[in-house]
Amino acid sequence: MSETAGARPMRADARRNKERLLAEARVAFAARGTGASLEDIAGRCGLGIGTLYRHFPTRQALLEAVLFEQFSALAVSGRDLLHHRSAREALITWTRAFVSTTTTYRGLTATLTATLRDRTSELHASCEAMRDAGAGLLARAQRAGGIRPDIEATEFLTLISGIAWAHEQATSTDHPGQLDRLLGMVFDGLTPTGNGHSSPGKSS
Amino acid sequence: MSETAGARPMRADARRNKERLLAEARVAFAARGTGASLEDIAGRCGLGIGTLYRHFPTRQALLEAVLFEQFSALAVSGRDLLHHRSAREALITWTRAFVSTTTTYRGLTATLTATLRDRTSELHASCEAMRDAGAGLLARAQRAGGIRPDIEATEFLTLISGIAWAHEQATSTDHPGQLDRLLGMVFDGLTPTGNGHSSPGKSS
DNA sequence: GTACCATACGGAGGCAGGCTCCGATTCGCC
DNA sequence: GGCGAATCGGAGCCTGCCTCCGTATGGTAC
Repeated sequence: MSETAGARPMRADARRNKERLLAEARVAFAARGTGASLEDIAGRCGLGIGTLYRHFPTRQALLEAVLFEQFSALAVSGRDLLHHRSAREALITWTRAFVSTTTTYRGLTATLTATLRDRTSELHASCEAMRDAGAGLLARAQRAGGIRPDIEATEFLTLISGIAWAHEQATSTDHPGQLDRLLGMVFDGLTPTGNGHSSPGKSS
Repeated sequence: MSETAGARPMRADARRNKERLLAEARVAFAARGTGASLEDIAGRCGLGIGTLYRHFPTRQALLEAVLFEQFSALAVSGRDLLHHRSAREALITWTRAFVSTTTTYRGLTATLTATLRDRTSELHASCEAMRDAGAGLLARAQRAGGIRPDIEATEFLTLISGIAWAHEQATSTDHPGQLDRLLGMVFDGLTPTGNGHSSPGKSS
């Protein structure tokens, strides 16, 4: 993810600075959300804002660098969970990991959904890989009969992103077990077995 | 909602300008979200930014003025729906209206949840009235056995705010019937009758 | 009808943060 | 050690928020 292959390697000072910026960005995004001031990040490294922009031409690029491992990890864990004995449990486990990752940095949920729609973003590829991992788990759970067959991957991601967002808003303000309870209800709604009531009709 | 009772009435020019600002704000918030530039709104009225701030000392105050009727309408409709024959249907109907209102202006969902937590905000009262209307409908549906008894009003609002947010993000990008489908699934999850699966266990 | 002043207006200006551009500096190869 | 490419730094321009105060004007009292 650093230097373009084939090109001459980065100068030592540049490499050093890039690492420092990355480390500082991780801290700043966690503490102040994805909207943290970039000038502040550069300042904390003792570097000028120009240097930050040289290494990361956009906020998205910096975010991408910071989130790359986490999104990849989610993609990998998604593929691993494909071998879990219970397809439904696997999906639930992954979902919890998803929510937990996306709520690490305040504002990430919004960035994520925006990024999935913007194929020009530097973050797009990682997001997509992660989403596909989730889609695989969903499909398997549906084939196994653990999840209703009429929900689509994109829709599922939209739904759990909404939950993640809601959780992000309420963080620490409300009851601690809230996330588990919310996810529990959502998954109850995703269960294929009959329920006494019909879903709300088409809009009147 | 305008001039303080007892005080001398507003000067005619001031009243005129306030109306113009309000009208322009409605347009701007709808077009560019709740973060629309206030200088721009004033400019479109041919007024200085100082004039806008004189009438609406904060962005919240302006939003409050714009949203007051809509939130009140939601509160009123909530109270009316208390007499609907089906408690569950009433809640679903209200929820749909809630989502539809909060997605009128991009960013409103976020503003709303923030406002419910900030009792100093000018918008707080209207938000609370609306929330209480929803809570009443929820309680009734629970008593009637249409909704699981173990969800609490705040939690319910968090949940549907998440859906509203997700819908707001996806607006017009994704499939048109999506909102109904999402709400349908959520309400299936809120149904008290048995479901074959247990909710996800406590975090490992 | 005019004079007065409370009320209202306008926008300059200070602040913050994003991003660009280019002269100054430094690395590291020869 | 010297030179040129690579890198750095921050001034500067932009947008937007909000405050403050000198200027203008509506409307009332006479």
